[in-house]
Amino acid sequence: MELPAIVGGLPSWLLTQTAMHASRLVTESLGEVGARRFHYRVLASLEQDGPMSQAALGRRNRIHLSDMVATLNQLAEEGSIVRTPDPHDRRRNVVTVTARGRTRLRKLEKQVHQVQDDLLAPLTPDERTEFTRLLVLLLEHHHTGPDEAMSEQTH
Amino acid sequence: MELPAIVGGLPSWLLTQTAMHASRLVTESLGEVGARRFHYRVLASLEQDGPMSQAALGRRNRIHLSDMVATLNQLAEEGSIVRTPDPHDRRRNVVTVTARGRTRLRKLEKQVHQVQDDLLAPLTPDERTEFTRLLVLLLEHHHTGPDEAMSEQTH
DNA sequence: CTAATATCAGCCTGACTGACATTG
DNA sequence: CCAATGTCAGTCTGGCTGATATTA
Repeated sequence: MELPAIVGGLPSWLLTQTAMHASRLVTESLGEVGARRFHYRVLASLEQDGPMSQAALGRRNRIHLSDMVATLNQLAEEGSIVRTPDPHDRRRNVVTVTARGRTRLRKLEKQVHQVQDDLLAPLTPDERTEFTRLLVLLLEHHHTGPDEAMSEQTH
Repeated sequence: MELPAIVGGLPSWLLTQTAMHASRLVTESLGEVGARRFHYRVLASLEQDGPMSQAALGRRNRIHLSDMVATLNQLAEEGSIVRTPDPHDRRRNVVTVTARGRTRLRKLEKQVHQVQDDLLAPLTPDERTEFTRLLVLLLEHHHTGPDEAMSEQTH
């Protein structure tokens, strides 16, 4: 059975449908090791960019502050991160990955990278690159969000 | 501020983020005229493929039966569709677009097509075509869903 | 005074599940 | 008896809002 042609050719619909599959694949794959999507994002971001405040983490990964709190609670509980008060700005918690968090991240990375392969399975390497490039173009264009609120480093 | 490189290059993440923008654009645009996303999908599908049962509509548009019920209630209330019992199979309702539903659809179409343009704004015509093509490839590959349940026409 | 940070409680949408009655 | 249909009630997730206390 085919999709109705009208909606089937509609980029917005194709996009949301495909994203749903991707989302499910990632969620299931991370679920196998007891993790959520936010966990990977936060740990990866921390390892790459170093310790930072909860607000900065949220801006960088497009995670709401309120969700950030819950996520960090979970990551702290499993010992993957620690919160320490920032001596320069006592409103802030500086979030740092622990050694345990790093080994945890290795595991999540494995799962996530596997999923990228499943997700893009029908595409050739060139098509994968092109697909990713187009997504970046779209995302950069539509990022009207909290990017204007910069300077979380400039205290 | 840029996105973290690790997650920023991750197709699954780019995809879900972009889809969120698309989803929001469509929802807002249809919201301006008091419609929901399902309304457009159902009306468009009915006009293109003709009257059919609620279950068939759901399969074709990937809408759950339970959500279908609510959607059709809304569309019936505004007079865009009618449900009539199927004489050949008394379990079924045959859903038909009304004249009013067609003029309604014209309005929704206008909104939705406008959004496609906003969504794909940063892409050239060729890139848009390619992007759509790749999405179709991905979607066709991952459509393990209710497509196996065919033969809603073969009564 | 205004703004940012962290926390908590709760909302809304969308996809989905389970139960049920009716008909094939 | 089993399968499909339509309906209803309700769950779970994710993105988001609002209120509050603290500090810049």
